[in-house]
This record gives sequence, structure tokens and C-alpha cells, in this order.
Amino acid sequence: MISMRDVARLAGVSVATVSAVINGKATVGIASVRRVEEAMKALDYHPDQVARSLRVGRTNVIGMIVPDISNQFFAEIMRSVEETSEKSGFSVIMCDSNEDSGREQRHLSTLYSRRVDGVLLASSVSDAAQDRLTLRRFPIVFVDAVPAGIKHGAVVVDNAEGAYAATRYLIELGHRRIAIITGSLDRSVGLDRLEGYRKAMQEAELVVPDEYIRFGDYHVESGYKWGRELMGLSLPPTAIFACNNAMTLGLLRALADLGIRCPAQVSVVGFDDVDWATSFTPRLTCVAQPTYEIGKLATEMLLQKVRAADGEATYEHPNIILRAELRVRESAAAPAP
Amino acid sequence: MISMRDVARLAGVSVATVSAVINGKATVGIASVRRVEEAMKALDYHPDQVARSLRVGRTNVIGMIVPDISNQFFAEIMRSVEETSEKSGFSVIMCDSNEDSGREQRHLSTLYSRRVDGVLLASSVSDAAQDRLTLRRFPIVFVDAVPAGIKHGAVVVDNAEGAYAATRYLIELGHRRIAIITGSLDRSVGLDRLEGYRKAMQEAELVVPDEYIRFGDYHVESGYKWGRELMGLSLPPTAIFACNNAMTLGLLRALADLGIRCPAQVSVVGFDDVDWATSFTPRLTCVAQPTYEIGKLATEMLLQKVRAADGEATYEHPNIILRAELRVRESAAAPAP
DNA sequence: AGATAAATATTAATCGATTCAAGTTATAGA
DNA sequence: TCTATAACTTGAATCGATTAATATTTATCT
Repeated sequence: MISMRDVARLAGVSVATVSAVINGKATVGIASVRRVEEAMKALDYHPDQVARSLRVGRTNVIGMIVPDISNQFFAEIMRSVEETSEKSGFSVIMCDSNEDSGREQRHLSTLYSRRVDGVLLASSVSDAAQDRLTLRRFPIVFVDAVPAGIKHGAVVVDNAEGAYAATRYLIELGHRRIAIITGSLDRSVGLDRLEGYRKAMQEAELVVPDEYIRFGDYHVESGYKWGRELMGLSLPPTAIFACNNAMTLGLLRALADLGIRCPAQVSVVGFDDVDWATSFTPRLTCVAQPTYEIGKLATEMLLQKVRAADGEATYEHPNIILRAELRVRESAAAPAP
Repeated sequence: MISMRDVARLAGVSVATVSAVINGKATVGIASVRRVEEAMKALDYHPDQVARSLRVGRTNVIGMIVPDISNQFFAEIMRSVEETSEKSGFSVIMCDSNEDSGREQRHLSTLYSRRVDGVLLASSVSDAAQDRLTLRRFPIVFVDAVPAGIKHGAVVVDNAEGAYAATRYLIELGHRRIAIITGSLDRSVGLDRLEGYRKAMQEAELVVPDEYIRFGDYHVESGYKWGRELMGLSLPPTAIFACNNAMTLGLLRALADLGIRCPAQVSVVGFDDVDWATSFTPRLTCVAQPTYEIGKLATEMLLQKVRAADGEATYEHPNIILRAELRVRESAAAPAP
């Protein structure tokens, strides 16, 4: 392994000089700079970031924990996080919590041992994220889901507003019997979406029978199961709002299996836009979250926190709340008369 | 920052003893072990992996470079890689090359500076991956795409066989005019799939007009564009084979836009299975790659290489070639008479 | 020329672990 | 009781960088 020592020897200077050259310190003479640079090239020297990290107490690595890497919503956020980080010279360690608080906890622990400079925590399952101990370890920015009571350091979407817009849209189309397949209600995301739906229904003075509210878990299967059950009711809904991409998929599969046509027989609005949404027949009407922005802003907020942590000034950035946008396509239409 | 020193002081032993306890060395007295463990707990001590890495010359981190994190195929592989790595105590730094050889090169370079123990390289764009210099830096396992001539250290799918099976299936259904939308031909993946198609066509003694072979680039748009063009031919194909998930999506979108029904008017077979495949109408017939296995086996191969690199024994694992499986569903049917 | 300031360069300590050689204490056997 | 051996412990070097303090050379001014 080529080290600074080797470069210094070849260039005929001290390691301190080599270090100064690498870090662009202005105090090095032009001649030395050139000789060091030549030596580095000749030896194909690449500074050891591990050693550097140990010394300066910063790794330039952040961690990101998501509940499911293979869900397109999170994959898109990750992409944007990676891109933004890379621009600032940060690498990112990706962790999949599989929605398991034990795994999440373990990941947080190893990330800490690895001395990452910060963590992006998407859809935190555990309250452990609010654990004072964990919070003291490193800067954390919450993404997608905010633990209750957190007013700073989170980037989220206005889920209530998005769900409200979707439901409102269905109501305006003339629907009265509108069902919802919710996400897990142990986190803000699921709760807020349900709330938005409720608000829209209430405003329109539509009563919601209990059986129109189905408690899903963000997985395809629950969308499928509740989709079948909803359509099997004696008085089935004329429209269904599914609270994430996977459950929408399940719901559509259920409709296909049942031979129920959409939107002719039942309207569907999903949450999350996805690549297949416009290839589907009918093209899917949905509430789109700005994944690119979420990832970018969350990363920028985190890096800002990281820099602040260095300078002792612990500025707490207030939550960023982005708008979710209703994308009207063809899976929702006026109900059959 | 709590360090070993602090633990040692509190436990009333030397740092060497603390280190021995942490690493489970048998030479430590039972009494010391207990006192050290108590001290660690009391101080909430977490060993600094950065320091450890510097000393032992291993980071227990691997890098993974994929062309597009948000493509479900790669996302699923990543999921499996992350899971397998975590089980062995490795973390993974995710990099998106965006199919840009410059970015890939830069990622390889920073991964090297970070002294990762190995790299999983999916769909390498550059030949730089074969660069002797790069190969000497760290163990590399190629995933999905093998650079020409590489006989060791790769985990791939038998793309030719998969494409052959798909084409053969269409032929057996009675199709004669079968078109293909290929992937980029600068890598083995695209080439092999085209080859499999050609072989099946040849065996069936079907001549393939030039305009039935469309050169795509794995993106939705090219699937869409070539889909439209193919169906606009004076003698359009009765079946189309699309060489990855994104292009299949584009193709299906094109068909929907053109009002062409599938499989009644044209049959479609895609490469890669995806979550939406069974929610579509018609459910998509496709060639499925075992993403979970790919990720798992590639990671295991890499970790084996890493361990070997430690012990100087540089055992080269021969390429693993997995089978792609044709999943017959409903998007392909016998051609209209 | 001599003094002072400015520009460069170097030495050595440090970050937090691991590890080897060497030291200390306990145990067993004669 | 004394010695040989086993069982524990520890001091100090080391990994490869950064950096403050210090030293050296060069330039500037009177």
C-alpha cells in the first residue's frame, strides 16, 4: 500500500508538505507542489481516507436507512440522495430496515461505530430514533415520516393535503361511496393520509361506513386482499383510494382477477407515482410525491447539520414540507349512474 | 467521544485488555471480562471502526456500483446484497453510475480511497473495470454483465438462453413475424439476448427483416419509440420481445397509445420480472432473472475473495451462471389467424 | 550589510484501535 | 520451600494521515 511516506520520499520532502499539497494549503512552494504532484502520479497514490477520517474526526460518509430498498419510491429517493451526496464528496451507506425496528436499531448502531457523519432515516419504525442517546450520536434527518413532535430536521410531504386532494377529486367526480386502503397507522405517513381522506369526506358530508376503511400495511398483498373484500361488499364502493404504490398494485390485481373494470365499474386513485403508472390501462391517476426533491433537500439539510456540528453551532433546520401533486389520468372517472 | 482509554480507566485495566475482551480473546480473566463489560455498558461505548480499520487494514465495507438504483431489477439485487453483507458484518456503499463511465471511474476511485474491501460492479460501462490497475486495487465481482473474456469472478444470468426460450415460446405459439427491441449492444447482456433471439429464429428457419431488430438503450423511451415504429410498419410484427423491464413498459405504453390490444393484436414478452407484471392486463409474460440469488451469490463470492485476499491465497472463483426462467402469463398468445 | 518580515519546510504529537514482546502473578509439582 | 509452567496483564509500537509548533530559507527595507 502506497502511503504518504512513499510520496514524500520520492518527492524529497516531508509528509507534512505532501499533506499540505493534497489539502491545497497555500503555504507550499510552487516547486514542491510540482514535485509532489509528480510523485503522486508516478506512484498512483490515493490518500487513505480511513487514516484521514481517524485524524480529523470526520468520515464524509452518511448512512441512509429505508424500510425497503426495492420499493420504487425509496429507490428514487436513494438515487437522489446518492447524487447529491456525491457532489459534496460524501459516500452513502445504504441500509434496509425491512420495517423491522430491531434491524433499524442494529443499523443505527453499526453506522455509529463506523462514525458516519450523519444519517437519513426514512420511515423510522422505532421510537428509538427519538432515543436521546441515538440523537446525540450524530445528526439525523427524518425523511418521509416524522416521529410525533419533531418540528426540526425532517423533510416530508404534506400527506394529509395529498390524500385530501385525491379524495376531493373523487368526490367532485360524483362519487359518494369512497373507500380507502390505508398504510400502517403507527407512523405519521399512514395517519396523515387517512386524516386527509376523512377531512374531505367530512367536508362533503359523506358518512364513511367502517368497512370502507381498510387497514393495510404498504404491501402488495394487503392491497390485493382488501381490494377483493371491498368489492365483495353488498354495497361496494364506487371508488377506492390506495395509500401507496404497492397496495395500488395489489388493488389493481384484485380488480383484474375479479373481472371488474376500472374506471367503468370502480375508480382508483393511488398514492405515489411510478414508472408503470402511465403504461397501465387505464393510466393511473395518483398523488405524486417529489422523490427527487425529497432526496435532494434531505441530503442538503443533513450536510448542513453535519457542517454545523463541526462548528459547534447546532442550528436546527425547521421541517421542510413539500406538496404532493394530484396527477389526473384515467383510472378515476365519474361513477356509473 | 468515549474511547477504549475511558473504558480501560473505568474498568481499572489496560487498553490491551479491553481490546482483548472486545475481540473475544480467551486469555482474559473472568473477573476482568466482567469489569470491562460493565464499564462498556456504563459508558455506552461503541468501538471506533475507523481506528480499527486503519490498524487491521480491513474496513468491512464493500462498494456496489449499479447503472440505475431506481430500476427495480438493480434495486432488488441491492436489497439482497445488503442483506447478505449485513449478515457477515459488512456495510455497503451504494453508487449509481448512471451508465456513465466517467462516474463509474470516479466511484471506483473514491471507493479505493475509502479502502473498501471489495466491489460489486453491475453493468460496468467502461473497460476501465478491466484496467489492471483497478483490478489490483481490490477484489471485484462482476454482476449482471461480464466484460468480454472474464472467466472468473462474475455472477450472471444465461441471457442467451433466456432470450432463446422467450423467442422459442413465441414461435411455438405460431408467430412468424417476431420483432426484438434490444438493449445496448456494447455490453454482454444486450448482445447475448439478441443472440438468443437470433438463434431461435434461425433454428425455426425464420428470416428476420432488418426492421424487426430495433436497437434500444434500456430506457422506457426507447421501448416506446421503437414500439410505435414497429407497429407502424407496413407489415408489423405479430409479437415483440423487449429486452428489459423499462423498455417493456415503454412498449406497452406505445401499444396503449396506439389502441393496439395485447395479446389479441400483438404478443409481448419482456425480460425481467417486476412487481407490476401480474397486475397488468394482460398479465405480463416475461423472462425472470433470479435477482435475490444474483445478489446473494455475488456477495458471497466477493466476501470469499476478500477473505482470500487476506490470506494471500488468491483463489479465483469461476463465473456463476444462473438460469433465467420464462414465466408464461397472458401477454403472449397465438397470433390472429 | 544587517535586521526584520515573509515564505517554506519539518518535526513530532495525535486520532483510537490492535498486537507483540515482555512482565507479573498464580498454580502445580518436586 | 523453590522452581517451572501456566494464566493473565500491560507497555509501547504501529496503521496513515493532519496539524501546531518550530526551524529554515528567502525577500525586503533601511
